[in-house]
Amino acid sequence: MSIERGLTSRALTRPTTIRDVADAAGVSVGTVSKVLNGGGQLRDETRAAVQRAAQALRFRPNEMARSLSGQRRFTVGLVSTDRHGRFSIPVLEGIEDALDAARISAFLCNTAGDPAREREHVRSLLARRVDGIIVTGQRSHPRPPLDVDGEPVPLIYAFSRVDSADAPCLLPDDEGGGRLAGEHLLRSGRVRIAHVTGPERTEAVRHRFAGLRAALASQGLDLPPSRVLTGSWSEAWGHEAVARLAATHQSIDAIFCGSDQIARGVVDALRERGVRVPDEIAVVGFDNWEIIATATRPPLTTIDMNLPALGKQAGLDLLAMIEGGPSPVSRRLPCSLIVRASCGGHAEGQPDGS
Amino acid sequence: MSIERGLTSRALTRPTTIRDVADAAGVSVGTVSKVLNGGGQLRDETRAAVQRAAQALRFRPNEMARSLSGQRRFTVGLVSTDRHGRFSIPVLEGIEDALDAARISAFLCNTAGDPAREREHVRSLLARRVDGIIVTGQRSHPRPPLDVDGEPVPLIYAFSRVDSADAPCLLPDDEGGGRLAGEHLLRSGRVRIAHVTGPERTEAVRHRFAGLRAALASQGLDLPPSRVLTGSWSEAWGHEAVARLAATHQSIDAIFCGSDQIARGVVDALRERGVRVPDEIAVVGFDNWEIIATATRPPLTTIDMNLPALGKQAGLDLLAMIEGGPSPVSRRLPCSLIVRASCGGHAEGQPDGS
DNA sequence: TTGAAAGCGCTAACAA
DNA sequence: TTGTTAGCGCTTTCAA
Repeated sequence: MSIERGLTSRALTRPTTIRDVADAAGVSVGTVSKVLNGGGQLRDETRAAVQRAAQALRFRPNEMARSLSGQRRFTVGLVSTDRHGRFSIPVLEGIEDALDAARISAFLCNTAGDPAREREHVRSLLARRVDGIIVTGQRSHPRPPLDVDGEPVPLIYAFSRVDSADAPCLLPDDEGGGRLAGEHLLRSGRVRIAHVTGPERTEAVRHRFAGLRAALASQGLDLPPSRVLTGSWSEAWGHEAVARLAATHQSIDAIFCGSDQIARGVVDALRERGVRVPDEIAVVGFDNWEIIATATRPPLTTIDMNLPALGKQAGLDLLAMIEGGPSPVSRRLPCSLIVRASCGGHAEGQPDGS
Repeated sequence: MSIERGLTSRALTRPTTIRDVADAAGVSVGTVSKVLNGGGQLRDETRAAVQRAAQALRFRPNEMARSLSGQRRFTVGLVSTDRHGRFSIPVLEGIEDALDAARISAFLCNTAGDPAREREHVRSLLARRVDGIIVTGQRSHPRPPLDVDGEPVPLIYAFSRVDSADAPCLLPDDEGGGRLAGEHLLRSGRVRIAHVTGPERTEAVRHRFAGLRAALASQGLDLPPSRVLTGSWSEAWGHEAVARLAATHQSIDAIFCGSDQIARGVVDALRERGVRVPDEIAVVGFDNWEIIATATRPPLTTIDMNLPALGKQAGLDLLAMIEGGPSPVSRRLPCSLIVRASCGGHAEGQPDGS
C-alpha cells in the first residue's frame, strides 16, 4: 500500500526522481541515495523496500544531477581530426572497448581538419566538463597541441603526432613493423629485396624503411638505393614501380611494400608480367587491410599495426590519468606479422598484440 | 578594482562559476545569467562589466547545471550496431554534420552486435537524459526495435532496417539505384545485360535487381534468369561469375554488378580473358567505394548511395522530432550515378544528392 | 538506523 | 534595471 503513495498525483511523462522513490518507499531521499549507492548502515527491510519502489517506478538516476555534485562525470571527448579515416576507425573501436569497461561515455567530435570546428568542439567538451580527451587522426604531419584553454583536463594523443614533447602520444612502431617484414623475408630465404613505398617525406615511410634496412643489416645485407622506390600510397604506384624495377633490370627475389594497396598493385603487375608470386618474387604488404589483403591473388602476407590495441591502450592511459595517476609516457606499440600466401612458406605465429 | 574582487581567495583549480563572475562584476548571479543568455533589460554598462568579468575569469557555463533546470540537454545518442562498418561511417558523418549545426553533442555507442552491450548503452543514454537517439547499422536483416524501456525519447533508424512498421527509418533507394544503372547501360546502347550480385536473400540484392529489370522492361527488354547470378559480396565471386558466364556461352555486352567489389573481380577477370572493358563489355558497379572504384582498370562507373546525405537527413529528422514536430515518415533516399570509364561514353550529370 | 538540510552551478519567476 | 530566491535531481555531512 504505502509503496503506491504518490503514484497517482504525478504527471505521466515526468521522469521519476529520487523524491518519487523516497515517497513511494516511505523514506527520505537521503536513505534512497544510500541504498542506491550501497552506502551507510541500513536495515535490510529498508533496502528492500527502497529497491522495490525504485524498480516499480523504473527509477533511473539522473546522471547530470549526480555529476553536478560528484567529482567525476564519467564522460570523455573523442576528437578525431580526419573525416573518420580508415585508420582512426579501428583506433576508436579500441578506445571504446577500454571506455565501455569503465562505464564511461564518449562524445564523438569530428573536426574534419577544420580548426574552427575543433575549437567549437573543445569548447563544448569543456563546458560539459568531460573527465578527459583523446585526440585521434592524421599522423603524417605533426599537429599543434589541442587548445584546451589552459584547462587542466587529461589529454592523450592516439595515432596522431603532436609537435609538443611532453604530450603523451601513442603510435605504432613502424620501424619494428619494417623489421618484422624484413626478418620474415630473410627467414623465407630471400636476399635480394626491393622496397616500394609511399611519399618519401612521411614519417611512416622513413621508419618502415629503417626497420627493413636494420633487418637486412643484421644479416650483413645491404639495400642499394636502386631498389628503394618511393611514390604514392596507391595501387597505380605499385604497378608503375614494378615497371621501373623491370626497366632497370633489378634482379630481386622479394618486394616489401609500404602499404597493402601498393602491394596489391605490385602483385597484379607481377602477375601480368608472368612473374610468379611468391615462387619467383615474394611480396609483403603493410596495414593488413583485410578487404585488400585477402582479395589479392595470392593473399597478402602483411604487417598489422594493431590499431584496436593501440586505441585500447590510449583509453587505459587516459583512465589512469583521470584516476590521478602520473601522465603516461609517449611510446610506440608493436606491430605484428600476418602470414598469408604472398610470401610462401608456412603460417607462423601471429601475435595479435592486444 | 571591483572586478578583482574574490579573485585571490579562490582555489586555483576549481572551475570558475557564475557566482565568481557575479562577485567579480559586482552584480548578482541572476544578472550574470541574464547577460550571458541575452535576456532581460539591462544597462549596457552592466552587460559590459559582466562580459569583461566573464572573459577575465575564462568563465565557461557548466552545461550539466544548465541542463538540470532547462528542458533540453543538447545531446543525442548514436547507437551503431555493427563494429563501425564501412557503410555506417559515412552515415555517421552526415549525422554529425546536422548535429553540429544545431550545436548538439553526440554520444558514440558501439554495440558490436551484442544485445547486452546495446542494453547497457541505452541505459546509460537514458540516464544521461539524451534528447534523442539515432540507430545505425546492418540492414541486411531487420533488427528488433531499440528497447528504450518505454521512455518517450525521439528515435530514428538510419541505414538500419527495423521490424516495426511505425518506426521512422531512412534507407537508400536501392531499386532506384538499380534503375539508374540499367538506364545508363541502355543509354550507352547496351541491350544484352547480365547481373552479377550478392546473396539472393538480401533485400538490397532484390531491390537492385528489381530496379535493373524495371529499366529494361521500360524498353521492352527482358532479363533471362541465365544472366542473373547471385553469390557473395566478394571480388572472388566476380571472377567466378565471369567464368560461369563464359561457360554458359552468354552473349552479353554489359554487366551490372551488385557491388564495387564484385565489379572489380568481374573487370579483372574480363581483362584476363582478353575481353576489353568497356568496348566489348561495359560494367557498372554499386557503392562508389572510391578506393576500389578508382583503382579498378578502367575505373568503375557506379552507383552512390549518398550515405552522408542520408545521415544528415536522419539528423535533421531527429532534430524535428526533438523540437516537438510530428514523427517523420520512413522513406528511401535517392542514389546517384557516378560516371567513370568502365561503361564508356562521356561523363554525365552527377547529382550528389546532398 | 534514518532524516534533515546544505550544497553542486545554473535558470527563471518574482520583488524591489 | 537589478537582486533574491526557489527550484532542477542528487550526494553528503551532520543530527537525531
